[in-house]
This record gives sequence, structure tokens and C-alpha cells, in this order.
Amino acid sequence: MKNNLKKPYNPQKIEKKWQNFWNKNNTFKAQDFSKKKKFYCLDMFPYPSGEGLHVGHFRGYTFSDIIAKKRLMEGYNVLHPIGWDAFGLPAENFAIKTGINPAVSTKKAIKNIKNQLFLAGFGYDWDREIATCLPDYYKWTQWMFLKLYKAGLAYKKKAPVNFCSSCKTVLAREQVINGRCERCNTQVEKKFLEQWFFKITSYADRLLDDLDLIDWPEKIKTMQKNWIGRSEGIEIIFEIDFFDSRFNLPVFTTRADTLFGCTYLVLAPEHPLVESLIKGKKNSSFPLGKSTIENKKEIEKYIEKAKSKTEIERLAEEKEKTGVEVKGIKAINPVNNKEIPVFIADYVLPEYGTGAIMAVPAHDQRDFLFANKYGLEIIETIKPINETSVFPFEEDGILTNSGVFNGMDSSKARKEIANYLIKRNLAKESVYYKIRDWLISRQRYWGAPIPIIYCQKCGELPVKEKDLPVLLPKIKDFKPTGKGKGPLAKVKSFVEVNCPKCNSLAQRETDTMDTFVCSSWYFLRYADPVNSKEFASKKKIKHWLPVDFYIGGAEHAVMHLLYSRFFTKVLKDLKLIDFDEPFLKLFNQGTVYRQGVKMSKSKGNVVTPAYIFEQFGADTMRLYEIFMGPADQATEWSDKGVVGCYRFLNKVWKLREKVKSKNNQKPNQQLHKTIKKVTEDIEHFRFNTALSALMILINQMEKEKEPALSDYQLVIKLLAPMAPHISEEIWQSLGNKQSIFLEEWPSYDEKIIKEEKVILIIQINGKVRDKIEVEAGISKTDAEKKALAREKIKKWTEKNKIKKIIFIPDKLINIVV
RNA sequence: GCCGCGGUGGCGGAACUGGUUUACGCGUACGACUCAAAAUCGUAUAGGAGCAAUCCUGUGUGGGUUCGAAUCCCACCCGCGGCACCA
Repeated sequence: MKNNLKKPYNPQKIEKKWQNFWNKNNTFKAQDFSKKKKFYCLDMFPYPSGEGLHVGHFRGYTFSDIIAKKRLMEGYNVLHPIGWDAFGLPAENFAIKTGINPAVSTKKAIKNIKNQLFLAGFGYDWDREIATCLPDYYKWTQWMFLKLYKAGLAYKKKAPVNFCSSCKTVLAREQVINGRCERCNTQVEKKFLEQWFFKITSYADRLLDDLDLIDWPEKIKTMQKNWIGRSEGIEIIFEIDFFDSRFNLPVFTTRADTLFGCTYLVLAPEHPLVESLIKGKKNSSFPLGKSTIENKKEIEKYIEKAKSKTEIERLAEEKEKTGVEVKGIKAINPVNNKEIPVFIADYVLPEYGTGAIMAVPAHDQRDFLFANKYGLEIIETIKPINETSVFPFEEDGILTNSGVFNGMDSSKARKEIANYLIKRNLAKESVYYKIRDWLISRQRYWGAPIPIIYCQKCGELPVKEKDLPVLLPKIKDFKPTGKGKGPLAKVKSFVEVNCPKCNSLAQRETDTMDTFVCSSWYFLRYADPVNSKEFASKKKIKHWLPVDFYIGGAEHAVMHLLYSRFFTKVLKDLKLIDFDEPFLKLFNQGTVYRQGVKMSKSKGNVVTPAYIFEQFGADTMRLYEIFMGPADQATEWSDKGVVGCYRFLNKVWKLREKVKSKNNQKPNQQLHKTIKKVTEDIEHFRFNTALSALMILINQMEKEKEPALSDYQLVIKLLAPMAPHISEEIWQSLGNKQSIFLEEWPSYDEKIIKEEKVILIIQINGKVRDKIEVEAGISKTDAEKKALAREKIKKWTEKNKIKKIIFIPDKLINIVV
């Protein structure tokens, strides 16, 4: 073998060494109260599944690690922690299958994943590791619950909820995807159950408005905006003519401009008016229906049918509208006193608005379908501008058939009609939201118990703070019962407790909290992870928070990211923290695909980090994670592509033998350009192009006869955040005594970057025909002369007349003939 | 249906605010080294015509604006992600 290398690049040999070195020397440990500027860099903490992480999971962690390490070299005091989102269904389901306690299997999974992350060379502050399933942690989750409870933001209510028959628990609305359970894809059922909620709805406006304060991807902001779903409009009072009395029915609309086109009203089957008219349920707002409703039986039948529909059936029947008229009552359109019929139909939702709508078939798709089916009147009141009318026309236009409002445009008419009604006390301004309160109770075992006690005498009582945590008991039978109560209800020693008020025998709440509650505040705990007196000391929170940079998957857009913002605002209002938004900047890494589908265990297309570590080392994996493509875009993992990054590292390694410690040579322009590019590209998450710039530089230095040692050292620094092990090895082998991460990030000189000569492109009619090298800053006339003197150009200019010459300084000259 | 993102070689992808399309890497072909292979190094690599200089065509499709368009505008097709009877 002619290999003249003294030592070939052997990642297996060097990587372990430096991982231990950094660990021993606390290289990546965050300093509380350092005088340096702080930088809090956070990854969405992993769920410790037994399967461990695959290379797809490592992409986001690699990005944040590069940023954290660069910041460290730039002189920041960096907090880059990691922990475990350790409660939750998968561990529990695994426990049910195997009989192994989730505490045991989770601990094992954590150990495994921790090792995976350690071997990748990620610079976490391991002293701040947290796990949400440990009593030290969930004590404070329970404490947070009590804070919300005392602030009136946690309450128990009987409500229609989503129930998963496979997971045997209720779910939050955010966890129902297309009528199916987010976890197991089972169709959810609607049930009417008493459950715990957090009042996220009372923060709807702030959650919406404060999106302007944060640097997040527009996509996520839009998703949150849509989820919150704020609609401004008015509630219009329709008088209902009923037997010998009259009463008011409020209806919400955002389209007051279409009021003259309202030809009927529709009530949700669950509307209280229906209940009082048909079922005789007492209600202060509405009279009891006596025998005046002519088709009571028909209505009852319809309601019964509507209720039995599952979520999926309702979605499937989206286009097919059904309903039934309430015969015996009429409504009065307040704007023209027209009598119109009232219907009951399940396309009107009970939970939104007032549960009743004014139907305008000419200008609403759903009303149009319904009106057509039941032969109801359709009156056009909005005419499109410069178009012929096609029903339903849902855009803004010019009013017609609308009395004194004729000829107005929609937006003006909305205000005018609203004012007209408000003045006469027939309407009021109103805002409705799509977002619902967050259902947080779960009838499951593996979660933080809800700290509430029920006493027969004293009623519902919060556990005293001093009695926290309410420990999750170790039990053998984790199986959910599916009968409205979780497995904890079977544990007598857990359930039976003395009433904190009267000391008589009482019962604990046996539901546990949604794991998203645990993850709604974990970023605060990293500031002070072992505090047993507070969830974190105020001083430390003030020092570290808010998070400067947060990275994770986009799938948490309306769950974790919304919940965490909600928690932050609540804690701010309770004066426990003093900032409004938890994550100043958010970045979503792109998903990793392989063989055309998202990499996942269930698809059977995962590549394990261990395999890559063995074959090429952690540095190669890190480089490939970033080289694959733009950081925020989904991209395909190529087994063959990985090797390119390995070859690059080998080149870097071999270059060490070639560099000469010769000084005072002329500054390396390419190097300065690369420093600039790498510095800026990392700032903008363009890791792929940063790395390609380093490749270009290394290729060039390889070709030089005597590349300078000082240049080489700078290149190694640029490479260090991306490929830390090889960089540290080379750095210290060159006689440097301290870690490369304690060194300064390289700077560049704009003067050196500035080109003296530039390539000027010569175009004929916008097509490239020639190129010449010229002095930078050449004038238009000089450039013209030089260009026209070229043989290749003469060919074109001799035959044709020159019409125009366009000159872009230092770039191109375009001759139009 | 609505909202958002995307469509560039055989593949992953470059191309800054309109100015050399295909950087960097993979793959492929040929060559060097080798008894041989691997590794490594070198050369080539959008398609088409030509011995060649050179020319033509090319950034999903069709139009437009411009001296000049992957980039801007209009219409459409395809893929991905989100929302989904929200009045």
C-alpha cells in the first residue's frame, strides 16, 4: 500500500475519546449567571420509545447542535439541554402487552436514547436532564394544575367529548385527526362525560395577537390562527312567533350584508330552544312547547337519527344536507319583518356561535344545497362586479333587493346594516372562536395524577401544595377499564384519602393528565432542574428565559406549541414569570424520507445511527444530515450519498499532513469568502450550502502546493460545529491545548474578499456568447470597447446593427442587435 | 372545497434583491496505481447536431412583461402538508 498517511482517519477511535473529554471538562455546560450574553437553544424533547431513534430523528438535533456550538465559539453562554417527554400512551400500551411496568421500560428506553445522542457528539448539558415521569418533575406539573385551578382556569364539566374506544380514554380536540384518534387511528365516538378542562379559550385573543411578536414560520402561525379561528360579526335577534307569545332568538353571522337574502333559520338539533319546544325541558330564555308544534314526532325522529351519527358519517355526508321544519313557529327577519320558516338540521353545529344560523341560500354553499333540496326561496342580494351571477355567490359584491342598502358594496353594507340593527337593539357586536377548551383528563395510568380530592361533605377540593406530589402508585394492572374511569380507580390505597378540610374519608380523582400538560412547561424547568422548593427559581428563569431558538417538527403546531404559549401567558398573569412568549424563534426541520416514504419503524425503512456510526462515524452522519438538502424541507436519505461526506472528512484529515506552517504569505481570498459564507449560512439555516462551501475550499487547498497551517486551522474551526470529533482531534493534534469550542469563531476581512478582476459576461440579445476577464469597476465605455473588439462578438455585430447596449457593472454587457 | 409549500440533469440539490442554469455531492464512463480487486487519484458527464470551432433546445404546461425570466404577472396540470359543515 502506497498510503503515505501516518494515521488514517479512524472515527471509531477518536469519537469516543472526545465525547468523554467534553463530558469530563464540562465543555458544553451552561453557566448560571455568567456575564456573557445568554443563548437558550432548545430541541423539542424526545419521547423515549423502546425503538430508539433513527437517523431521521437526528436531523433536527444536528441543526440545533451546530447552532449551539457556533454560539459557544462566538462567546455566548449557551444553554442547550435535553430531557424526556416520558409519560404517555405508547409506553403504557407496551406495558399492557408485556406486563412490564412503564416506569421500568421507560427508564430503559431513556438509557438507550441517551446513549445514541451521546454517541452523536451532541453538546448537551447533561446535568440538566429531566424526565416528566419522575415525581421531582410531575410534582410541579401538579402544582401548575393547582395554580390554574385556583385561577379558575381548570374546571370539571360534563360535555360532549371525543372518546377513543381502543385507547379507552377521552381525547382533546387537537388529538382527533379527521374523526380518528391521533395515536391509534380508531374512529372516535362522541360521549357525554364529565371531564377536566383548561380554559384556553379565554386566552384566544392573546394567543392570536401575540403571534406578531414571535419569529416563527408563517406556516405554523397560520395553522394556529386557523385553529383559534376568530370570527368577528354580529348577533342578530330574530323574533319567533310562537302560539300567542313572542320571544327572541339570537343568531351569529359575519355576513350582515346578506340579511335581506335570509329566507329561513336553522337550529342545531341540540339547540336549547329545540329541547324546550320538543322535550319540554325548562329553559329561562324559551317557553315550553305545548301542543302547538304540529310535527313533534317527525322532529324527535330526526334528532334521534342525527345523534346516532358518528363523526365519520357526518363528515361523509358533508354534501348531503338533511333537516326538518319546525311546523307551528315562524321567525321574523328584523330588517324587513318578513315571516320565514324555522328548520332543524345537523349541518348547524351546537358548539359554535349561538347554535342557530340565518340561512342565505343565494350566498352560502350549504344553505344553497339545503334550500334546493327542500324547495326554499332563494333571493339574490349580492351581485358580483363585472360577472354574471352564479349561485351560490359567496364573495363580496354590490347589494340588491336590499331596500335602502341597494347599491352599497358588501363591506360598507355590513357595517351599515349592523349599525341599523344595533341602534334598534336588534343586534350586538360579537366574536366567536373555533378553539375549544383543552380537555386534559385521561382515563389512563401512565400520566401525572390530577391533584383533586372529592369529599362527600366538602365537595371537590384541591390537594394542598405541601402534599404534592400525588404519587403515581406502582401497580400491576394498568389496563384501562373503558368504563369512564382509569386504572387508578381500582387501587384502593390510592383512591382512599383523608379530606384535606374535614379529615373524613374522601376519594382522589383517578384520572391522569394529558402528557401535553407535562410538556407545556418543561422549558422552564431546564433553567433550574433540581429545585425542590420551586418549579424554577425566579432569578434563574429571568436569566435564561425565554428560549431564543426552538427546533422541532411541525406536527406540534396546534398542540404542544399552542399549549406552551397558553401556559406561558397564564404564568405571566399569575406573576410567576415576566415574559409573554416562550419561544422567540422557531424552526421546523424537514422530514427525512427513504425509498419514497417517511422514515419510520412501521414502514420498515429506518437507518439506525448505530449502523452509520460503525460504518462512517458520527461526524459523517452529522454532515450528511445537513448536506441532504435545505434544512426546512423534506428530503430523501440516500444510502450511497452518505459516502460523499465520509470522503470529504478523509480529505480534511489527509490535508493535515500537507499543510506547512509558513507565515506571511498573501491572505487566502477563498478562505475569507468561505468564512463569510459559512458564518452567514449557518445563521440562516443553510447548512447544506455552508458545507458545500467548505468542500470547495478543501478541494482547492488540496490542489495547492503548500497550504498554510494558519488557514487550515481556520477551516477546522469552521468545520467544528458540524463535525466536532474530527475537528477537535485535528485541533489538539496540532498542539492546541484547549477545546476548539473554547476558541473564537473565525472572522473575515471584506477587503480581502473584494475581487480585483471579474468575469464579464457578454451577451448578444440576452444570450451568452463570450466572457472576458476585466478589472473590477470597469466603466461602461471601456467594457463596450473590449466587448466589441472580441472576434466572437464581431461576428454578430458586423452583420447586424447595434440597437442598444445594456451594462450591469462587474457582471455583464448585453448587446442588442 | 379552502389555506400553505413545492415541481431545475440518471439521483439529492445549487443559483444573492431578474443577469453565465445545473455549484457541491452521489451515480455512471474512461484512465492512472495494482498480479487483481477495493480504496485513492485524474478526466468527462443536461439533451440534440457536428471531426471540430460552433450552433440549436432546455428549470411542470401554455401565454405575457423585459435587452434579458428558474426568479415577476395570468391561466392550468401534478406532488406534499394542514384545515375541513365554524355561519
